[in-house]
Amino acid sequence: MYEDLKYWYLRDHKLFRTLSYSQIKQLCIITGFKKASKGEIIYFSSSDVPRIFLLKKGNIKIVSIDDDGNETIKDIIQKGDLFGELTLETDNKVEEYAKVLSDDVVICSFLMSDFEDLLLRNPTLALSYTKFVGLKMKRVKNSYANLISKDAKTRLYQFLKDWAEQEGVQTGNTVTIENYLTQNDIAQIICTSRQTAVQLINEMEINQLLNYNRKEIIIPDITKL
Amino acid sequence: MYEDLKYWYLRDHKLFRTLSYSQIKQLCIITGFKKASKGEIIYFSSSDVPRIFLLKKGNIKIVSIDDDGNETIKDIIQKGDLFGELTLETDNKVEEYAKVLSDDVVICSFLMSDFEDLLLRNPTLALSYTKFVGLKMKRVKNSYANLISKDAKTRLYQFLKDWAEQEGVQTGNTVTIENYLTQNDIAQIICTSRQTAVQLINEMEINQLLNYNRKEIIIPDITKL
DNA sequence: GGCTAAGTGTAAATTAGCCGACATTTTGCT
DNA sequence: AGCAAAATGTCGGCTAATTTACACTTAGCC
Repeated sequence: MYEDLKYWYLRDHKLFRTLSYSQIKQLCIITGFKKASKGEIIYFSSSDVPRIFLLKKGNIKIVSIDDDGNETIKDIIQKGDLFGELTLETDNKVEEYAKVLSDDVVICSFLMSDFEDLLLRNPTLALSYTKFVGLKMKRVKNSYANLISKDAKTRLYQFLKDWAEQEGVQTGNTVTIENYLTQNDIAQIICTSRQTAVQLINEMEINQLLNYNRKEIIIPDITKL
Repeated sequence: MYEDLKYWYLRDHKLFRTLSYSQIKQLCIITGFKKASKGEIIYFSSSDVPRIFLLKKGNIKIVSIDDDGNETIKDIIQKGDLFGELTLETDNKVEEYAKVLSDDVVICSFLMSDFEDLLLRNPTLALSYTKFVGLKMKRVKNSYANLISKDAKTRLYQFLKDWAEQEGVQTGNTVTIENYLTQNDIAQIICTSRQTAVQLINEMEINQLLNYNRKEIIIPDITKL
């Protein structure tokens, strides 16, 4: 029964849908079934054996600290996303941690070595996985290209559009997004100062493009963004 | 004899070193053995069948043009690098082309579909390739992180350090780099205006950190960067 | 309920670096 | 050799956005 549960947890991810029950069982040394609640910090780099994680519920942000002590948001992980050492290479240079944004999260994980074994035995999965990593890379490239060539305003608009598309609930042209980010988070994601972000958000509210509060963000007409 | 040549061209790349002769022969529909000289522009996206390319000799830059008509340098490809649709996903949205920087280049290519078949039959290669793509992603992330959090000066220094490490010839603490980039190229790579880049380079020359000309860049003491 | 910390709002001073404009130098071509 | 085009060098004005600084509001906790 417990085994079955683990099976389904993985099966849920589109990457693993092609695998048979027995193939997934191979991976099912899903040792960690972790639950955590808002604000908690989860260390996963350099901690112990290299793992790949799957976020089953909630939202977390991946934060890294550079040499000067500056916090940078590396990634926002949403329900269903894989994270951790996706490149299958451990590097313990970078100090990263995850912070829980939503009320609670469920994370499961498996060992990188187990995953590698599985890839070796399932070329089709290996190919899918390569494409998956490739897609991630493409996304990263794209978002960075935005960061570099556009100004803060455009970046905010783009970010909101992306967020709305990924997680927003649309009724007509109105999109409602559950807001689990602070303005500071948003500022960091679009790489600007908090103050600039606030100014832009308020400006959007004045122009009736947005309805912002701590719980949710309502975009009255997504086509106007 | 001709077949053998192709074989060695691929064999040279560390990714393919584990493969046997017959395995590589599978890939050896290396249709394109392209030669080109300085300034030439090579289109490879959207052109015909999706391919993966291997630069055997010389240097090229990958340039993309965005909606506003702005040129952006996406990547600098050096001898031995793979490029093209490394993610194994064709997207014909982006308009990209390659421009030859060195006096002459030799490029060979193989079909993406052939490569996929090979990956499916060689799990070990598939795993290596996945790690290879992962490493690429890590590099991309790193360089972008630099672009965003540091100022133009730091970015230039970092770029020079990286370049020196990759291609420089070191004698003692002195590093000499063959300079196949224009100042405009450098400016674009570190994401600043040409004018700012020039100012910084000249400033470095005054401080004796650098010796710049169109043919080569000499860094008298790499540890001082 | 009241206190503290985190989050939000606003404004002014300061600055990095973009942009336009132009002069000079070098390269490649016929 | 001579010309055009590309590459390099230099200068201020301009502006977006960071920084500093402070007041207000909300959330969470004892």
